[in-house]
Amino acid sequence: MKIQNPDFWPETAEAAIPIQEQLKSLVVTTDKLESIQYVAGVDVGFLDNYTISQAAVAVLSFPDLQLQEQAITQRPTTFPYIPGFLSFREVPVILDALEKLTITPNLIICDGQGIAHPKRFGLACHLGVLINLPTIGAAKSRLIGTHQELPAEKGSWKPLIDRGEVIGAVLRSRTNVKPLYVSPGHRISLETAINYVLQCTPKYRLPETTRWADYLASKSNDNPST
DNA sequence: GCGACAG
DNA sequence: ATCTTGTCGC
Repeated sequence: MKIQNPDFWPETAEAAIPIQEQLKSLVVTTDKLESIQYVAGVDVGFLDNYTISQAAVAVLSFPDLQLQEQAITQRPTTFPYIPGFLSFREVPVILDALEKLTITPNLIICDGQGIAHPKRFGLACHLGVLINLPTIGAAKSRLIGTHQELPAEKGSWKPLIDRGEVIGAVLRSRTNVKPLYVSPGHRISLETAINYVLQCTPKYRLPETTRWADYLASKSNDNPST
């Protein structure tokens, strides 16, 4: 898919702040999606002592969740890990990978937060706004927010609250297993995001999209074929 | 000032 | 994120 990766990426939090403030106003948290035929998962890993960032994208058919296409790219790591600024570290290489796709997904599930972020501009929002596609933030752990106790059964969820605002949901994707932190990234509502995450999680804790991306990002090095 | 802190 | 084998529990 055609993507225009910004020609300037900040390398410090100080330089990233104005960009965050400018782009967060473009985030849409209402449903603006097409019928979903393809869902993609993205994940970033690191090589050579974190000096190289590697992104993997997996496109699955929906709702049957069968792998349709994959792409992997690498580029030098230029931004440190700073809570609240993860997108500036991972989005550049993710855009490189998305550019290699021949299929344009209708929805992307990200490994990180959406609006469940101190500035309401997590990784999923940043990516969604730059490519103008619906995105969901499905993180494995919490960045900010509080919530009530969550029942152990799959499908149960509680709103994630920060400063009196609902910023996402803590979702039990599998019975008796640690929950997922789901929040809108771009062009999707929280309710719809929860619904799609559950539909992409038929068996394990993580969505099939994320599991495929994780798998590809790690093993593709010595076994490019399988 | 202290503690928390996506990946 | 990443380094890494087996092991306990549903």
